[in-house]
Amino acid sequence: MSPARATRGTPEQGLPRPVAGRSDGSDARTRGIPEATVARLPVYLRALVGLSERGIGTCSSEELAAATGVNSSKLRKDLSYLGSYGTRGVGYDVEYLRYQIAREIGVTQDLPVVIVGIGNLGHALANYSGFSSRGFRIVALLDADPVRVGEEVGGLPIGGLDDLEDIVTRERIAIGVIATPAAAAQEVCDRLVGAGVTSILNFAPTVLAVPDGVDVRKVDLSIELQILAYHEQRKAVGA
Amino acid sequence: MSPARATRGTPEQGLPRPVAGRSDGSDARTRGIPEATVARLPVYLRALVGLSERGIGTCSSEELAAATGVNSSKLRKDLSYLGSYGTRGVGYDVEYLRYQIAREIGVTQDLPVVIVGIGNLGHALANYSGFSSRGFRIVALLDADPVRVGEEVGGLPIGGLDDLEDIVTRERIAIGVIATPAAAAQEVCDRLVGAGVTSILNFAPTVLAVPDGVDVRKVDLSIELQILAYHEQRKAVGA
DNA sequence: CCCTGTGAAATCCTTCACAGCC
DNA sequence: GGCTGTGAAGGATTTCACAGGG
Repeated sequence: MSPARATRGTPEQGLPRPVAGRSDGSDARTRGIPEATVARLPVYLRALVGLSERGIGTCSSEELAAATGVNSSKLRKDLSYLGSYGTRGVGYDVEYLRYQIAREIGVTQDLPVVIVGIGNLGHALANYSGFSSRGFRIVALLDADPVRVGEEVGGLPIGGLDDLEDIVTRERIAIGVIATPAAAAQEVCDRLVGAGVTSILNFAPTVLAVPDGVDVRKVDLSIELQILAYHEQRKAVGA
Repeated sequence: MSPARATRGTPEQGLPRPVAGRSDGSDARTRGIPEATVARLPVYLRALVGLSERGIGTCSSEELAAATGVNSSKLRKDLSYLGSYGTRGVGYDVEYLRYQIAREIGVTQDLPVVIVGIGNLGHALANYSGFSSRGFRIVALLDADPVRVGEEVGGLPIGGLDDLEDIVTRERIAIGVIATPAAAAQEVCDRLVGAGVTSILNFAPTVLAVPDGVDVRKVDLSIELQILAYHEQRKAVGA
């Protein structure tokens, strides 16, 4: 039972949450931001970075809500879990809120990431500049195919799977991205976890089994399309 | 207000659901499968296809649950929204259930899809075989860069953005995939919607504004990583 | 007067537990 | 006896509406 906190990177994800935390009561809040809120914090963060780049110093919950596609009371409730970072009658200081959210998420300094499986998708991920600018540093690319090993992608050489354990421990990598074919995903996952990885972003169309304490998020392109297809069908019938 | 049903392809997604539907009462069920359930149907479908390929003819809710990473009572409740397709004391007929779910989702025959933006990610999507085998047919690839136009990817030639309206109407495309840079995404979206697309899968890191009745799902790689980072941080503190 | 922060209500989702059928 | 289907209970999330501070 209990496939850990694993879930799809799609609706739901309702981790029961270990609830616990150390027994010290800390504050009232601080402990236990709802999962639904956690999933929106990165969205707010991105919007704030955008506002910041456009030189905007202050924004209301209404404005930030519009920029992120959520409604303003949800946004205010979300932010209230972090603390009281706004000013009544005024709004939020963009820089300050941005920093607070980044801190809460834990991306104030770059986290090392390894990508396993450098096929089409792995290439795209390795070249994606969004990672580096948003708190992550891709430190290794690994692939099982000897032909690819040595090739350079996005400025990094592809290593072989043999290097997996070494790299993960040496670089203290906590986050792994799996972009292998489905058949290889579970084994890669096991090795990553064995080497110390505790968070996995899985693009392979498989359900990964992981021990407790390891988080898995899944991104599945055809599942996303099928969800759209369902709604599409309803519209067609209704028309 | 109401940025349509738009949302991220991540937790939540709590579309308020138009609730309505035509005024005839139809059945009791049939109308209104919960959004959380809709998001899991593709997962069940994939697992059933896997079981089917392995020659398994029947499965219990417990087995299907194990294969999909949900718990069995949730799965049974989900399936109960579709109807009573199981046999008490026995389980579900794999082929039959598979067909029923595919029908419910609306992927019994292939739906045409257009991909706009054939960069690294677009390449990966165009080459992804999972689409074709799961109810979708990529009928066009479009890119704004004249240098890329004409190039062939995954067996399809890349067209220019000028062809967008033509292709969408001619092929009656209802689903579009946006894999452009963020700056271009909204304009591409507007043109897709203008030409008749009513469902969009957005990989660009922007919030798209769409009229009512258009669904948007967003897949954002760095947001997924940031959600993992949050939990990662909590683990580190707890250790 | 404006906008945040938040209890309380409403809604949605999951889990429990068991009745009902094979 | 085993397993589905489902009311009812329990949680979680969203929305409402307003108190409270600038």
